[in-house]
Amino acid sequence: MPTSGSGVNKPGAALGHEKAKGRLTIADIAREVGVSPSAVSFALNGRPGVSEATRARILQAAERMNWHPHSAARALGGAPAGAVGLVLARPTRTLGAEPFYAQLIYGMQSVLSARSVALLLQVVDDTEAELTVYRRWAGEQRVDGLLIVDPQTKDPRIAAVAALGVPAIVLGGHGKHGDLPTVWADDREAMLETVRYLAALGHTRIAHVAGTPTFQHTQRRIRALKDAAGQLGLADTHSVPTDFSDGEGAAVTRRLLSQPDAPTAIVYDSDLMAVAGLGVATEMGVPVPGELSIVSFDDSVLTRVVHPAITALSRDTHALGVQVAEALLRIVEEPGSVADIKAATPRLTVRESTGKPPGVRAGR
Amino acid sequence: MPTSGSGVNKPGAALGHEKAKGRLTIADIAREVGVSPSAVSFALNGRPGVSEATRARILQAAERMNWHPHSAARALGGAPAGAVGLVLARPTRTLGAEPFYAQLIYGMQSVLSARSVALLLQVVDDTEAELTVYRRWAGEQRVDGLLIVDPQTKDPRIAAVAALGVPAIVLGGHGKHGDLPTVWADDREAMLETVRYLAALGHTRIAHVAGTPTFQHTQRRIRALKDAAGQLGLADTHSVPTDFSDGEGAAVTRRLLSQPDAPTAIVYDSDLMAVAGLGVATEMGVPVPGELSIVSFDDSVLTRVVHPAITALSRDTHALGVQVAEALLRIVEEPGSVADIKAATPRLTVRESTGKPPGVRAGR
DNA sequence: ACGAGCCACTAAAGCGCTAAAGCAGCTGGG
DNA sequence: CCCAGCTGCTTTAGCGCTTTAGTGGCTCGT
Repeated sequence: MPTSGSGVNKPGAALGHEKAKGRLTIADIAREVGVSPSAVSFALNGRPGVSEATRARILQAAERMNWHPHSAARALGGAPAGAVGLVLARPTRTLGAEPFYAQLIYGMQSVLSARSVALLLQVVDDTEAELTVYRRWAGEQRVDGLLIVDPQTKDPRIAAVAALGVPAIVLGGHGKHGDLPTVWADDREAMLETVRYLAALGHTRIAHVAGTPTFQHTQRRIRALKDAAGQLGLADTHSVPTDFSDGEGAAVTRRLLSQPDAPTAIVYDSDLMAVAGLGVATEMGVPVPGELSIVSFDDSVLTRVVHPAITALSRDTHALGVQVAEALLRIVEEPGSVADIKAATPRLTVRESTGKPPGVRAGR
Repeated sequence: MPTSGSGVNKPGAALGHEKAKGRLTIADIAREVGVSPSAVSFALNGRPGVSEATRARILQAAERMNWHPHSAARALGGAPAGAVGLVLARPTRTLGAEPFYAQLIYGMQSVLSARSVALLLQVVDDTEAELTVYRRWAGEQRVDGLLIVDPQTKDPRIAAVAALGVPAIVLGGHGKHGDLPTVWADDREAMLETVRYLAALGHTRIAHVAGTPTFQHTQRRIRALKDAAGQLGLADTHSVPTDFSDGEGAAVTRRLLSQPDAPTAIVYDSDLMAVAGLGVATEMGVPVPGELSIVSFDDSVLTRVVHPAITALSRDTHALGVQVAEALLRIVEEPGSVADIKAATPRLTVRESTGKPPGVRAGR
């Protein structure tokens, strides 16, 4: 639609090539329609005070002139900032390779962008820096809500964020985070299912290449493994902590497989580490699943793309993102309105990387 | 909450559980120090108009009271929004698995967060939606600059963004994008190097599993392959377009390897597809690099984590992010101050997935 | 027939900050 | 000794929007 010469433009020069100085404001719309700015504001915000006829004319004009509210002006009046914040503080570099956050963000977006809420993303080195970002964002009123990921045992962020008064959701915690509600998955049940499955196949020597042990979810998994081992009478299971990096995943695998009583099954806390582990096994000539079964505690393309495809605990991370974003928006609108939410428990997707341990025959 | 009959207003009720109303403002600091708000503003912004002594007292008070400027208020006055925007419009789902963007973002952050510039991230389905986001952000004055990724042949975004008047940098284009400067890598040279390397090993049937052919960088690679084939007299090379997904990467590989004259080397346009291709080859019993050499046109943990590790064109994506962010900030501060920037050319990192084609002996 | 009440709107104040203009008190050149 | 010209502030205005308080004109109930 070519810009018709009349009405629409600001009293600018010849061609609209220059909009430079004059931002389009509701005053312009008001002038165009012939009402006061406040009438325009009423109309645009769908509140009473203008006749339907006028409202329609105003909305039309705004549309035609391609007007958008100046977010800062709105926010200044006390309106929400229209953004939520996410800070990632993994000891990075590895971060790029883990599909988890990317998928999560993608899921969140499907909710956020539908409501025109922006996502502020910041990647930092450590928790200290993370807190600084929170404080700044809160002070600057840049965000209406925060998503806190990877809760730790004595997490300083919980109290700090609560003190800032910014609504927040914790992802992956369970119980006792001050007043912040959490969206969590039942890692425990997932781990139990996995161990039961491996035990049923005949495995007794099961290793667990865990993530960062300060993370709550990692701890839950470690504890669950121990409990399962107790229940099932598996004497030879243990968890080895790592920093979630492919490097440590590979190194630990190499070490485990070199031992005299090497495990016959390894559960990895992330898909990346599982793939790295598979690489090491292949390189060492250990057949998978012939002599070693591999399970990943996180699922993504990675596990499907390698050969053999890796048995994994899968959950719909995209859906998780949706859930988290919805909870976040809800708590922003009405603080205290959200209780802890239990997300779907990861379910074991059996692929080609798991089988009976060596020495166990079909007939038992 | 029952409305208590008496003193309904301000004088906070029982518990100070309510800090709600009173945001900390420069007026508070002014009162504390005993000067006017503008004196405080001057002091905090390091501009003349206050004595050093007063300035110090003000800064101290601000620090002590833990004050932060209200970003909206600043922005209203015409100050920059303090944020840059990035919209990702890949036909997603796959997106999560590609380390490229995650690494890029991480690199950008190291520049942005040092300057306290926020990153607005949005993931959308298609270019149309992407344009909508740009228009909204521009209208709302939410961002000071934009990064446009994956430029296409006749990219509608270039003109649209230029018209919006928002400073922007294009990543991965080269030449002719209106007035928007670009940061680009020499895909052509990289492809030439790769083909030369493969040809030197003795390969003549080289396939190229390309990305989305509407992307400029994909086209450059396709053209480079054709040129290289011409120069080196390789009759049997060709590029197969895909959507960058692991699924298509795998499917195309399967198809290629089933042909009578199967290629002896395949170059993949992304690491994820390369890994998928390796998986297919393994599954089909085609030894790598014995009968098939594999090269990835993008490097990341993925290529190193699998076995055999994949020969790849590596570049420092983190550094690229740094470069991009710096260019973006520069162009925000001084529009027109940035010319096209050539990033480092990806260099071939030879790993285990490439070797002589079958039938070629050491002595030739 | 007159004030109460409503409607559709306008006028004005204010959000927190910056920027321009104003204004005391001092200095120093003529 | 007077005033231009500082210095170090304060006052005022305004960014674009929402919101509260009006304000005319109208209808209506008694």
